[in-house]
Amino acid sequence: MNQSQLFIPTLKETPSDAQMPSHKLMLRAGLVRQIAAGVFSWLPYGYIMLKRVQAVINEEMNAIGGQEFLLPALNPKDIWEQTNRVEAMGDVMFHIKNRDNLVLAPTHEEIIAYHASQSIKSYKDLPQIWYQIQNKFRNEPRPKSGVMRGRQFIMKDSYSLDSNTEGLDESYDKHYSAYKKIFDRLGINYFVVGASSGAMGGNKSQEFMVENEFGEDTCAVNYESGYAANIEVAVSDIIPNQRVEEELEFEEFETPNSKTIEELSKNHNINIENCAKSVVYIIDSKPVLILMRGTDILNETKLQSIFETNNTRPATEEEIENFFSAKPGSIGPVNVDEKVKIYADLLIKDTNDLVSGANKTGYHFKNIDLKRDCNIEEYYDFRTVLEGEANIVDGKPLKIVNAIELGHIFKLGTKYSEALGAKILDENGKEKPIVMGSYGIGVERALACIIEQNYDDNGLKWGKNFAPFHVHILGLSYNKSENVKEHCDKLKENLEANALSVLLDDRKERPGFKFKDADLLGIPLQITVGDRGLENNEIEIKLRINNEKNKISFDDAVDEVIKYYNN
RNA sequence: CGGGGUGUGGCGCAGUCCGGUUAGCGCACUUGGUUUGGGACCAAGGGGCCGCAGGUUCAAAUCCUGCCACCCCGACCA
Repeated sequence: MNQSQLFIPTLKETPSDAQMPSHKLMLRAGLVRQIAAGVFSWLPYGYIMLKRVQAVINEEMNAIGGQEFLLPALNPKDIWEQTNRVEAMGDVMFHIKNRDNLVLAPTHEEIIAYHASQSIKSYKDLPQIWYQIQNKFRNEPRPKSGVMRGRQFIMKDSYSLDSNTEGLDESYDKHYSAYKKIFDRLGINYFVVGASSGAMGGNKSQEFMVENEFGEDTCAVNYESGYAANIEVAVSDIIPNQRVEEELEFEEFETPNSKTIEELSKNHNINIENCAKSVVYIIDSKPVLILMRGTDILNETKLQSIFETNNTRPATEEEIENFFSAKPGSIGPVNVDEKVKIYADLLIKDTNDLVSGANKTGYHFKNIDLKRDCNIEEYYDFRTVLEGEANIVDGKPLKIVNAIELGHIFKLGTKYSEALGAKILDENGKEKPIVMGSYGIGVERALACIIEQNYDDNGLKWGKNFAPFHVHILGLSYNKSENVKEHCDKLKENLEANALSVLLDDRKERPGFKFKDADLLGIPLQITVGDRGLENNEIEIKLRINNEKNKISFDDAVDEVIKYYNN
């Protein structure tokens, strides 16, 4: 390919809207252009790379028996109503104004289940893995970071259909290993975390994560031990408070200047781990007191999965004063109105030496015995793990990192097949719903992650297993020097004869301009052909990965390139 | 949806507070010339309903009102 014929509008300056390195570089290197918030056009150079990613995904999906579909983005709303997801999706789903019975599909469980319901009738038809690479539409409240979070984006979504949960386990494992192969081949550093299934339904799910400061998820990881979990479900190895032998009556003491746990601990010389804090939440409109170690932070996602609802919020100061007749800072688990249910964190289970608010402004109790003095409904893990805490595998410290969710695999179960009547007859002639799994990869996200992990100040750095072209030939004075032109054309021809793809910079540009553009485009090997070198029959070969330059004989060029790519 | 910010040629910006030459600068673009191994120089050019609508005024990029778009933080995120 001659560069003069390829539309790659590179930018010298970074558009001011971009924050994330991959976003800046995608714009600068002419991969994408933004059309609206969360909506992008893929330009030729970017689309080449996007198709590379898709090809890897296709190969690995086909390798586990996946069959590629192309499902419509326009969906009958009726199908979505059968699973109650028009309501569940709410504002996330795009609706069509002048054709009210259609919606834009944000995902395709329904359509898959619909096709299965029509055509899959027997356990003998299963298992099936159906997938597609196609546009998804989600009315994101706030698109951001370029293609990382868009309103229209390309997703590889696959769905497994099995006759029982054992089959689902197998299909799930196949996807797990296929995903690992895909991300390995793409050269992405990632980790896998157990995740919360959220409103998707189903029981098991894992996310493929990429550590990145701009990531929207938070994870607790220790790479050496292999422990990694979304902060929403992460746990750590912490010694719980123990019951003390001596059983003391709880007693009230005055704490006028201790509104926070730190003040309480300091002013009254109390071990901070014995100071319990009372967090009041309104869960499904009912007040709940969560008692936990004073320094711990309540994890709202854990709270929501424990109570199986998304309808949670912190109580207002006014509500707290209503329920406890005391100001926040002085409330506690003793003598609580019976309308308020009390739950406590596992770390303080059954302890008897806690200090907590007395439900009387400016007073606390000490020697609280949770078994004796309080009416604890149940103990759960409510806390958010913190940086440096011991991981549960080998006790080494956890790191808290931001991460990008690249892929997500779910064991769905029968929610969608039941709703849409996708049923089979099993070996005994008994009717059963198909057991489904659902698996996604953000294709553009994957490309952005590759860029996030492979760039420098001058531009992109594609890995050699994953490059838009194998070689970038920079023909200096290509348009002026017949000698340069001949050598460039010959080299290109020889490389292409060896199945190596070539981008030849044949443009009427000055050398410096071509060098800068080449670094920006990031093709792994740059070969500079100029009159100066050709005097000695030499060309210069540069590895973009480390920017090392070497002069070699023109005649060795093809062999050098082959050697590089075979290595 | 709440908070903050920004809209001026393809890109990056100044000018707006305090209204008043013909709306400016750098990059990019066109033409000519000189150049040519890390984003050249000189000269001459082209390109703007200053986000949109309304208002105030003799006069609006600039002041007022409303709207729209984009970015950031938060909420939300199968």
